[in-house]
Amino acid sequence: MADVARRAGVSSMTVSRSFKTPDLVSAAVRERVAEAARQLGYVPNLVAGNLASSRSRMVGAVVPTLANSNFLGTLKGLSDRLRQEGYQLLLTETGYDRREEAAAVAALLGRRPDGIVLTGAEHDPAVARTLRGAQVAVVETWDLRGPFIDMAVGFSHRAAALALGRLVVSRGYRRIGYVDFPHPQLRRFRARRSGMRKALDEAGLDPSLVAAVGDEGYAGGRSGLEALLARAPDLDAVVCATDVQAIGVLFECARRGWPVPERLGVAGFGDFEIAAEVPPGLTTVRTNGRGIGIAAAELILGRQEGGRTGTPIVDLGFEIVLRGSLRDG
Amino acid sequence: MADVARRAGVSSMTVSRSFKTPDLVSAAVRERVAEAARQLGYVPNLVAGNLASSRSRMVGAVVPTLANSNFLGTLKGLSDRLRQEGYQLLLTETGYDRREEAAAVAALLGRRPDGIVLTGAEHDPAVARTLRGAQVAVVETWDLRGPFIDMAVGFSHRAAALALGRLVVSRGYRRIGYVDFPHPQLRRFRARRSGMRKALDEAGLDPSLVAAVGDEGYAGGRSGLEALLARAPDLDAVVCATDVQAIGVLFECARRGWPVPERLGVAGFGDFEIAAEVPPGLTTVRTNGRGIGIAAAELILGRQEGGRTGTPIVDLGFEIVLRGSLRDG
DNA sequence: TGCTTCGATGTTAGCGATACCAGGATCAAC
DNA sequence: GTTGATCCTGGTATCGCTAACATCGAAGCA
Repeated sequence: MADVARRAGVSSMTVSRSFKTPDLVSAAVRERVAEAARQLGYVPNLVAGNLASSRSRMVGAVVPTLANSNFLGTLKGLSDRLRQEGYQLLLTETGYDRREEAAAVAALLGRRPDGIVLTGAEHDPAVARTLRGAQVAVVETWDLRGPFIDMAVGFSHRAAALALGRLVVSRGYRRIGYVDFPHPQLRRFRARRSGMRKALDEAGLDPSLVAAVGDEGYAGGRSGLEALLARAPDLDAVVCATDVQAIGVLFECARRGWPVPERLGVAGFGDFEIAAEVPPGLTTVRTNGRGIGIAAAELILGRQEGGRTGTPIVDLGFEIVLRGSLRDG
Repeated sequence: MADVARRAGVSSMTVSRSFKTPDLVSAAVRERVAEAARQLGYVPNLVAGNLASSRSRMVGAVVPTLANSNFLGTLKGLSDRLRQEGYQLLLTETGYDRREEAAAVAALLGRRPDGIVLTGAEHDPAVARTLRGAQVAVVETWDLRGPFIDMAVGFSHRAAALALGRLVVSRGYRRIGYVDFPHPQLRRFRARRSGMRKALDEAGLDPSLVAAVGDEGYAGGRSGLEALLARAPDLDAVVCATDVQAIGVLFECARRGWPVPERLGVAGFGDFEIAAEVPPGLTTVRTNGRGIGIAAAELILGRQEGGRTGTPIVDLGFEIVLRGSLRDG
């Protein structure tokens, strides 16, 4: 930077200003500085800048896994919105492991990010304590059950499952099974199951047809379907905890030559891209993952101006998407 | 840090050492420092450390899009391997936009990462120049056609498509169409098409049945199939530039009631998770995206020790995966 | 003309760590 | 007892930038 200053015949402070706050510098000087910088191939060192200003313009994102299209939308929304403001994303994957998450958060904190976005898992109390003490904006996403460390964006998984369950019931299905993914650290799956159960209870239907599978992928749907059929051969609909499982069920039906929705109604959760494409179309809950990411970015950006405090909790809601995998009325 | 030092009754230099190089500090002192740090909730400021040591233990990753499961595997491999060594990932998405990519690289460089991984796109000459001048380890991934900025990991898309094409021919298909995704910045799709063409030429088959679609998703497969059928109603096989397109073709066949592989053979590229699950199973090219990420990490880590220079180019190869979407011999 | 006001630039002092060089114990060997 | 090697610890000078304040000339205004 000193070299640029010398070459442009100004002080280094002016160089700094002409990059960070160009409108405080006269046009002529700004031009000379830009020219000198170009000639020297100068790239401002943000590390030094961060240290001096104690603002990093970085946001840490902690996700359990990248394999899940769910979180991808959120990550994308977050990244897009942050990039618009010149922020960058520091990404860490934890693999649903609490120990890893704690380590990841500690490592992130060392870089003094301006915010941290936690996605889709329950946290170790130690993590919560560390974060609370760290004076950093924290947004928890997807789940909307507190208590929260700081801020949160998401929607009610229970309400969504309830609405979906009611829809299935209203279409005349009576022997409805549920394929669950009971991961101990993912309370949103508990919430979905609870909503589903309520819908069945309301309708006076048997709520006990639940298959707990350890796989949120296609294979989980297949094995869940098999388990349910073993207990209730007259099963007429299956709701799955995730779209991917539901697609797995659809594939298994295709393999068996079972027509959907006539022999079996199917519904999922998430509205992944494939839900609209797979024949006959998967009825599901659309969850605005991207919106969650954008909202999380807004919350963090809002904190930067030293502005609002308090604990914003944003509920982005959901939407039921009707497709061919459920029969009409 | 000074507080920790005072509380532990040592100099700040010793505190620094007991975090960075614990074996240079006596056990007693290390213990006291750790205790003091715990009591004070001290988290070392890596920003300051980076500035002083001019090593950041961060790696920048530039991907065109997160929507593509291709790159996810690479990102995951990269992130996993780097995390093992205590490195963190700075993620930027560019949306296949060269301008964005240039901006992203410049912004990344400002943070002085120890390495940069570029994924799956051609680069602006200005970007290449900037990177070359920046004294940073650069790895380009997926494509293996030079010239490279620095290092590269990938495989030959042409060889893979050629092998796949030969397989389709060997199974007795004669009217073979290709669904292409001719993105101007993605030369790997050109390479795939060229390999395919060679396979057909070799066999004396008509290589002109190519549908260029502007969508690498399911809809691209569907519309590609329709375009091919319009030109060749006797089409008996379709190879797609990506698995997702191929799945789109399979779905369209299901919709039409066409049996696969009897009425139509189908093959894709990528071996995404769904390829194994969709009935009757998609024959495709497995590409070890995760391995690419891991190898990229290794290359960057190798550079850190001031070790090897030169230009390692790593070819990870590919594998043809046979599934039910092609008939036997 | 003399005063304030304001916009553009310069000066100084850190930000919180590490690199590098010294210094003081301790210990084995002669 | 002296020497030299080894181990641990401390002092000092940066790393490259920005916050905060100081400065200075050119307007603006009575």
